[in-house]
Amino acid sequence: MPKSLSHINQFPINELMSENSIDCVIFGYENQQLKILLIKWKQEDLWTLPGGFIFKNEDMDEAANRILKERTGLQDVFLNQFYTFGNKDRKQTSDSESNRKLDHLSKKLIANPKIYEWITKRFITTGYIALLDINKANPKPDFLSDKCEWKAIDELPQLLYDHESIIQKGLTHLSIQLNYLPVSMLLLPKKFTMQDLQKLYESILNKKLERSNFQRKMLKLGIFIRLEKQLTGAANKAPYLYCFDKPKYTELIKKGIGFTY
Amino acid sequence: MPKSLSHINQFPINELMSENSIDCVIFGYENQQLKILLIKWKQEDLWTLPGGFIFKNEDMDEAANRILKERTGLQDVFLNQFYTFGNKDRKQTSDSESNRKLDHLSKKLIANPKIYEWITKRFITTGYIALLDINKANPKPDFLSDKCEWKAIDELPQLLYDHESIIQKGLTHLSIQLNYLPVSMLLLPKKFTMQDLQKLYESILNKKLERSNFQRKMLKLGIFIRLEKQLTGAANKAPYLYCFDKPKYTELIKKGIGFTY
DNA sequence: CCAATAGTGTCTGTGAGACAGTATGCT
DNA sequence: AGCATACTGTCTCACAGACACTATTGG
Repeated sequence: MPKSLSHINQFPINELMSENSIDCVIFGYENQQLKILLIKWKQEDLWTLPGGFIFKNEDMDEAANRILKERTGLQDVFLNQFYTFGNKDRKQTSDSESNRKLDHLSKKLIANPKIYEWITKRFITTGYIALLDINKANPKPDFLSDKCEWKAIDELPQLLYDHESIIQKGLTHLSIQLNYLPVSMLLLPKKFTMQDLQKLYESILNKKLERSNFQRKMLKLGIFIRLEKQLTGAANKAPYLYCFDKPKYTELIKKGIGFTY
Repeated sequence: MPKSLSHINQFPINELMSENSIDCVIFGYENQQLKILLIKWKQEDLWTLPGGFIFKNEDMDEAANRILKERTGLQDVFLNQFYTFGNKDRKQTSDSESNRKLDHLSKKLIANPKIYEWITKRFITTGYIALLDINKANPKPDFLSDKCEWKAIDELPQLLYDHESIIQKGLTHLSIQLNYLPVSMLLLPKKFTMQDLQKLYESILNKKLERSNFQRKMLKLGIFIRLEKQLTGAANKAPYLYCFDKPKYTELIKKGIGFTY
């Protein structure tokens, strides 16, 4: 597998690089909010999903893992393809102002006109979702960006290209697969309350759930271990902390949690 | 949109063609069997899915529609992307004998060595499922094949490349989406019996269903219109024919049939 | 009559959703 | 005590699954 590239001038056009790219919707969970890792272009307020190109002699899944590692420092992260985006105008942002800024900035940052031409053409891109513990990630910008940031799902900035619809599709995929993927185990910290869990579900399903029924149904699954209470200092009963019974959880996920919402 | 190509020597390598392809899992239903349209290479007993290449200035969905039309003569067919296959060895068939045959045959059929090299390299391919009325299709072989045939899902021949896993994934996608896609309306003929419908469901879900409960639950959906009886000549009660109440069916599909199996 | 399949009715268990009631931690 | 939130119990309705029963067709 080729090494990663550290500068734009190293791009081996028409040689090692295929005409396919990958974009990652990297999910994390913090302060009872579902978040996505976004990248900001240098100088301007232009945001995109972390992504990269696929080498010709590289498996697509390999490429996704490489890109994720470059951007978060993490290996062996849960990573799952969900859709491929191939509209011929997918690099046009709906907002024309952003388009202008991006065009101007690209020309400035990418001196070599051949590389500029290559990098700005239509790429067919495949979307992957990643699920990880937000505390373990150590985001690093790439050579065209100066900042990585976790953004709450309902407070996203305007995004370039078709990246907004990629996120939407990724979210839909996540909600559909919720019963078959270990989403909550991967996103929540080791210890969590039922409220944390419920808020996570509500974020993903974009829907309020009834508190008491949620708790009863969840506990009935038999995949949680009740720990000590968490005293919050508030004038009310303290919630229990829970952790996952990992073997049982893994077992259950295989046949599907069978949860209805 | 570019016109379709009628001969291998017309391939405009590195000019109009991207390095992406499309493979279609085209579903039909006949004699109470779920079938897939397959293509046979010239001379040898080598089978593949119908597919083709994506032009650089073409939407991916456009390309899929074009390819489907080239192969079946049909337009405005239900067509739905399900997964993208990008392993670097995906053009290797697990059966080495088939590999040898294919290699030999390719060299014979594709005279130009540059085109041979181009066409045999790794393409990232996106799988689409198509759902159509088997009686309306008029399959046509492409320039490397001499036969198209509908094959029952449980009697498939050995397939080249990774096409078997593409079919598997397509079938899985179909079964998962069964409550949200108008599968039975697209695959069944206008008039059908409950047994036809049940066999279709059983093929897709790969699972036997209980006859009387299936019927009751289906009829309760209120999306069928009961027609005359179908006298079969057998010594038993004749089944009713049904057709879909299309407006109600379409309405129901939007929110999901909510059928459990 | 019988055999075979179509279609309907009934029972049971499970579980979702609504909501009432109890427990607990802090002021 | 009083308040707020956590947790538990109970009721109802819907429906899946099992299976018995009736209807129809032709031998």
